Amino acid sequence: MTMPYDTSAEAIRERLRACGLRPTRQREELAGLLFGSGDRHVTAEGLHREAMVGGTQVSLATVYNTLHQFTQAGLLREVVVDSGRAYFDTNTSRHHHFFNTHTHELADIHGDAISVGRLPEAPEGTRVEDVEVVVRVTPARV
Amino acid sequence: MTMPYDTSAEAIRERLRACGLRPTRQREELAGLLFGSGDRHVTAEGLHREAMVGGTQVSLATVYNTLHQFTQAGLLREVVVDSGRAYFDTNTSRHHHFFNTHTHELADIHGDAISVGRLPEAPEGTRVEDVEVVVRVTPARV
DNA sequence: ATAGCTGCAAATGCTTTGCAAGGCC
DNA sequence: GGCCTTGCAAAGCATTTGCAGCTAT
Repeated sequence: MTMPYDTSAEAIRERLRACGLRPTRQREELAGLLFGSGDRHVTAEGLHREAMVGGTQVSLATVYNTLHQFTQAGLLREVVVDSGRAYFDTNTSRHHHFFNTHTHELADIHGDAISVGRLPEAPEGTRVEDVEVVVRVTPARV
Repeated sequence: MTMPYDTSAEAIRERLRACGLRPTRQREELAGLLFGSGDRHVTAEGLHREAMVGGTQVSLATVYNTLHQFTQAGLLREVVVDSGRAYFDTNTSRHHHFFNTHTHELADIHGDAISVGRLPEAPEGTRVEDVEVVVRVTPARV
């Protein structure tokens, strides 16, 4: 579990500025939702809905833009578990995931709860950027 | 590396029939391309182009349908490495992948070349279906 | 003031679907 | 013949983009 962030309005503004992002109303609200309550896994659609329900007017396009800007700034990490939908994780440390293929829920697996041993050499002319383990699960049969 | 299949026209027809799929001209051609030359990683778009170049008239919709039918029949396996594009692998045995995020090339990592140790328990009410390791690589800096 | 953001709507890319025509058994 | 398949074109999603107007500094 990642250390909870200081989620005061000013702290969030400071964090955004530190990334070279202007603290706008929309970014502040989205950051508040994302970093205000422990580790989270969101989709653009889901975060957008949440913001709307929370009373903040944000366009879906801005949610997409913001998620990518946050990812680029290192505040988020993209998790690829579904071809057709992008997931973002507020836990940016090295770790892995359970993915429920029925409910489409993501759950963290702490980095040290899995050991990947004996990684073979990367193909000629390439270097390893990241190692991602996805454990697909389904509802247990009754 | 998987054992190469018998790729004679009749053998392919037999394989299709065994899966409950009628051996049509399109399926035979696609199966020929897929299983005719060792392990392959394809996208619908790519396989479609290949078929067209090879002189077989197949619609993209049929390529999609066929890829899914083959996957359901256990002849193919879907590999999720990119949110936005589906990849299919002719190697259906348990193994993992290198994915070049620049060239979008996939390469197999033999199942026994990586050991995933100490898998934590699946979340309440679920059972593990599959464990997939994706090693993302980029062109080495010069 | 000005460079950066936002929102809308249109465009894009991949994939699926509906339905009429064609092909396998 | 009857049912499965195909092909086309249209529809469907998730995502990106262009551009006019708004906002933080």
